[in-house]
Amino acid sequence: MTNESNLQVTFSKRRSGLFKKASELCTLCDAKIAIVVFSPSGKVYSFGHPNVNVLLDQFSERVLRHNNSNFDESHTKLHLQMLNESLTEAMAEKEKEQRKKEWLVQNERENKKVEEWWTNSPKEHNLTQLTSMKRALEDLKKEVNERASQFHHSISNFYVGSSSNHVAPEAVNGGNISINQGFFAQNGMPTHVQTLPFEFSAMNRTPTGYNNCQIQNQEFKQVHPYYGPRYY
Amino acid sequence: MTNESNLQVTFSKRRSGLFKKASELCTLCDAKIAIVVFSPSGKVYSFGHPNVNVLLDQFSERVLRHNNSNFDESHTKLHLQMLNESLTEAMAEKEKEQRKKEWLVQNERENKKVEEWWTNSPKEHNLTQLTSMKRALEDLKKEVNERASQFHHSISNFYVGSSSNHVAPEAVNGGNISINQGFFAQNGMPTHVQTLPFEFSAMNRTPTGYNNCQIQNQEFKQVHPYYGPRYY
DNA sequence: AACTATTTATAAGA
DNA sequence: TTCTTATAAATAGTT
Repeated sequence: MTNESNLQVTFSKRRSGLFKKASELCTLCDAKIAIVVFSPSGKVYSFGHPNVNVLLDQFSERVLRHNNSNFDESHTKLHLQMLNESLTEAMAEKEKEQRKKEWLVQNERENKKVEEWWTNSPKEHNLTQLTSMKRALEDLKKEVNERASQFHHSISNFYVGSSSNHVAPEAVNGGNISINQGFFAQNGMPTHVQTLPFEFSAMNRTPTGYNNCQIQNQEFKQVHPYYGPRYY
Repeated sequence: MTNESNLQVTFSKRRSGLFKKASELCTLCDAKIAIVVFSPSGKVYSFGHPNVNVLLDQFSERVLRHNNSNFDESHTKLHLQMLNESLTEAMAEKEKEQRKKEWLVQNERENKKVEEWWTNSPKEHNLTQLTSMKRALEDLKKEVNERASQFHHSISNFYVGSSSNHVAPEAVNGGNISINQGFFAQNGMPTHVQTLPFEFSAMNRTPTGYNNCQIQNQEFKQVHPYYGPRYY
């Protein structure tokens, strides 16, 4: 990956690709899929067929049931799944620690005293050392940043649109607060959504599962002919 | 698609493909992704990096906030509660980091060579240099602290919990799997620390985001060589 | 499960 | 951005 803006492009492309794959899986195998993607900058993109929130609700319910009932037949499966998620997380953690260790070991191999690195000028460090050091510090910084953005997002404006699908308007819910009632609450689509009707005619409807939101976080365009399947 | 069982195979293959794409997106672009897939037969498969449930919670939280914007009192309380929990967690995390560094410094003080701290072999060390290192680490720690109090301050208008709760040490997990039982366990790097590096090699690690559960609904296998990239 | 002919995705370039 | 293209990767069908 060359530079920073290329990464943005790649992110966009691959996100599209991911959603497309999901869409294909939906139509081809009659699966139901919900995807939530958080970009590094904190924007949220979602895909859902037939509907993000409904699916997440179902998923949550299963987890809830797991927590509240020992009789549920899916108990064991879900428990294992959750254990494995924990395990995955723990392994990631451990690997991070291992990298710290490797850094320390590396330092020794280079016959450099660890305790000298901050007193020396950068010139005096060899590249390996600097790289390792940078990585270690970036890990820490990243961790802090993640926390920061968590808080920030929690307290800042809700700017993210997401969810809904093209197939049919969602049923109109009452005004009740349901945990997974989506952004596009059906009376929603307020001012900023006004442009939507012009973007989506019957002709260029969004494929299965795509969110239609053009605003901020969820642009979607009908796949251009050149971007579609090519036959040689 | 030929017959019924082929569809099953295709579903499996494509689900793997989807998860792989997601994994790539995670590592390549530093995104956070949660995927939930319901098979036609009702089985549930999930992908999450760093963690399905956390991401879905964050998503739901945003939806909640948006839907209730300014009016619902109980929502606010709920949200505050969640904020509070996040804060507690973050503080614990930060605390852990500090302890890691303190432990490192302590080790240095005891004249152990850094690169062999896990074997507890005493070696020579230069005290002056250690002092410098300690200072450097303390600076880092200070930075972390500053940022932390920044966060704290930024949400202090809403924060209702006692500030003491964040200091609480991690609960000691009795079970087998402890999410944050890292390499740098706080209670003093006991026996198992030595074995960890050998248990988790980077070579046979599960790729980013995959659940490791081999059971029923969440099988994952390291991509087989034959299924990997092919070069003609 | 393994293989491979094709189709598809995509990184980089225009 | 949009479009193009060479190359890498995914996958449907076959063994």
